[in-house]
Amino acid sequence: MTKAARKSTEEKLLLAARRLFCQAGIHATGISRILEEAGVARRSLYTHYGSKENLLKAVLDTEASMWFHWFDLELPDLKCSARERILVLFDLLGKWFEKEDFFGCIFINAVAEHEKDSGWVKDMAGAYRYQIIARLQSLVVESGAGNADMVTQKLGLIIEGAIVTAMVTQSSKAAHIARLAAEDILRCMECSPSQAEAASSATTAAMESA
Amino acid sequence: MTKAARKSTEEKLLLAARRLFCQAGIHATGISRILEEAGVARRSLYTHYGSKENLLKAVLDTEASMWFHWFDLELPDLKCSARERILVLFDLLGKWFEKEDFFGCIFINAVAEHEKDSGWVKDMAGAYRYQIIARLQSLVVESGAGNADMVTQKLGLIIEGAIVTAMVTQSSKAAHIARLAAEDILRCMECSPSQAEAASSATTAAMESA
DNA sequence: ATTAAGGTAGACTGTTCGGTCTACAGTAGA
DNA sequence: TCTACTGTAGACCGAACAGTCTACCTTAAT
Repeated sequence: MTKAARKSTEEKLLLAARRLFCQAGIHATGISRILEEAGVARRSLYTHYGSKENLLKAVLDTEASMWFHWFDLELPDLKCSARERILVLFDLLGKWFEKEDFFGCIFINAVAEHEKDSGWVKDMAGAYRYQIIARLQSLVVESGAGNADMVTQKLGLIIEGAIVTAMVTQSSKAAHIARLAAEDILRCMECSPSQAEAASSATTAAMESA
Repeated sequence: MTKAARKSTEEKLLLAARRLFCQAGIHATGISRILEEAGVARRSLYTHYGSKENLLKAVLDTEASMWFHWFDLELPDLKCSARERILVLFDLLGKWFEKEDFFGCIFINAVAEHEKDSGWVKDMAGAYRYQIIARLQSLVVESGAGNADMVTQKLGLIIEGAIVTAMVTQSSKAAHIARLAAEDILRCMECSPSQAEAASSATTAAMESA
């Protein structure tokens, strides 16, 4: 902390764990590999975190904090309309996808490889998602949407789709596609706030034979 | 196969493995648990599949076949417009999400917990996704879209988002939201086939500070 | 100078896992 | 009836894993 600001042991472990958990999977990543990548002794991990599970919790906590920090402090800094700030979200997604160490969202990945009926992973991911959606909704409300709740959910779904698509295809194109889709959503919201509901029931009867 | 049509050993293993891999994760599911659930002897698994990895491959193959079968044979059966068939897709998604044994898409989950730079899991998931997108695209083309490729990618992204959202939230609401979002996409496609591209560059400059 | 904190190195442990092996039972066709 | 096939039951093996322990080093405050 004096002048070189060398990474602390905790930071080194957190960074290595985050990368390996995302790149190779959580269960597939052994403690030894994390230690090797972090350049940290075995004992240090257990004095700081106590277990692999606690390390994962710390990684998820850190990830959530980073996103909330960005959402609450950095995004409001650029003074533009709420609609523009929503779209900037997708450009940020693109920058994230372009990073060489992008391997999907660790929350989604963690849920995917843990028990889905119960457990703290599911709970943490749910809480994280709730908070992200809440922040997204305040942007949507600020942009003056009538049916803000539905628009928010559509946008949230597109964001999640973009993250997973980018993970599977290993390409950042998904962010661009997502942004265009979001623009469609916002355009429909402006033109016809309640028309969407009316048009949705016409074709529902066709699904009976499936 | 005579009249009781009892499940074969392979089927029992495939079903148990599919459910457990999805519900609890692939790495977190031990061989013994699969055998217990399937009611099958340990040796039978290895005579039929040789390894856990091969069993996973078989599960993925089966899953892909089921989707392709549905897409190629059942969907064309209901004689309605291509646009309506696209929307029926989302109703089917809803029925899938409502099942008590829905725990996400096994392809997405498998990618999430395996190496993301290389490996057969990534390859299989990529091939599967490619074939699904191709079928989706033929529907979009049939519906008369000008920029069919972009519309297809938007819809594919929404489908993936719905699947992941349904997995994380353990709710089938995502299918309904996805359908409404898809209707927005299709409406924008009809009204202004090329307008979307023009409007997308206006706010791109705002992201420099991120 | 001494002490205490926090680090490294790496041997060690108990458990669990994927996978193999032996022994045996039911069944159906030659 | 013999044989071949397909299955069960479960002991067993080696490897890998998460986690513990001992011994030692460095650094900074007392």
